[in-house]
Amino acid sequence: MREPAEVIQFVRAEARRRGVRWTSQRQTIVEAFVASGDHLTVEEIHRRARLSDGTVSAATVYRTLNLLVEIGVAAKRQFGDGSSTFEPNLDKPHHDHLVCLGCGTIREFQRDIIEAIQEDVARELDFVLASHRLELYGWCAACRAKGLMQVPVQPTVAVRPL
Amino acid sequence: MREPAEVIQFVRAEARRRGVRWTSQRQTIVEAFVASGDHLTVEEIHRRARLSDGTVSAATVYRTLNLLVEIGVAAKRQFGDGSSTFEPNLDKPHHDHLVCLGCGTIREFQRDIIEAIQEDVARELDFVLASHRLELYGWCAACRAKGLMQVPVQPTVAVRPL
DNA sequence: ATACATGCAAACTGTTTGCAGAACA
DNA sequence: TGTTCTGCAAACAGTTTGCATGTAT
Repeated sequence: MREPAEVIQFVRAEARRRGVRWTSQRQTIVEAFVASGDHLTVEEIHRRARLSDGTVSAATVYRTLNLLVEIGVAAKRQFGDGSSTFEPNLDKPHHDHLVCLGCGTIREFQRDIIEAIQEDVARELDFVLASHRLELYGWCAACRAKGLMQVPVQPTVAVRPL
Repeated sequence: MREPAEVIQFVRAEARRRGVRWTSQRQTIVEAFVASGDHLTVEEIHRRARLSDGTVSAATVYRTLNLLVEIGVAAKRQFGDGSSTFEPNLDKPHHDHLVCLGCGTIREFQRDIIEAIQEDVARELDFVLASHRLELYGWCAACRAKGLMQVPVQPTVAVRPL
């Protein structure tokens, strides 16, 4: 990803182009968001933004993140656990996610072959495909070492065949 | 999938084995669920159950569906749109989903190669993988004919590169 | 000056839960 | 009979929204 300062400059310019005003809260939130990593929950972004400005509200964090998604510099992800996470999304190529069931860490990966599967399925079922989402769930080395291997989330196969 | 009556019999037996009582509401809900198709929302299952018994509450529908998931005869799916859907899940092999962005129809498909991708990524990132979820989004032939091709949900690539 | 943005609280959606009464075993 | 289940309403989490006030342009 690019430098945070460069990202913020781009967002500001894009906001102005749309007649959207640049406020200190938006500056604070965008800084907190782009500065420190991927796949943050709204709560976490809010927490970090408040380190700089203790008065920013959750509503403004939501409004700002939705704006970033609209502008195209953030992507909203919904993993299985209820709340959404956001990740900076600038010149990254498409990628998918690997979620650790122990610690929640999210890794990214990319495999071209998935596009081929897409095309193949599209042909078979007569769809025109727009996008996909692939998530792998498992345990990272650190969690395995700690013995954190519980029953997988959302089993998709019958426990006991009929 | 097996015959509805057979499914219900299995669920009943499994419930008894666990000391779970069989009530008319559960009978009604399970009938509505297994009789009529895949990927129903809770709201839809509730609506159908009330056709037989107008007094069943949403709470009981939730409790019953969660019980079915626990027993292993239903799978809960969370697509991007907030609410969960449930599908009967008996002797089906693992499969993934293709969602029409126009009408919401969900088709199932299966590709063995996805397991190979899983293994490959797991090796590279040193994970032990438990499951995956692959969703394709696009438009079915009927929706294309009707001109229903709007902007895709949840864009994952920047609209305008930095 | 005047739109637009903010913070707060209330509304909303999907889901779970506590409780008193009903019903299975 | 005794435990489990139901329906209802309230609680909950995550998110959005209406409104009076504040502020960027």
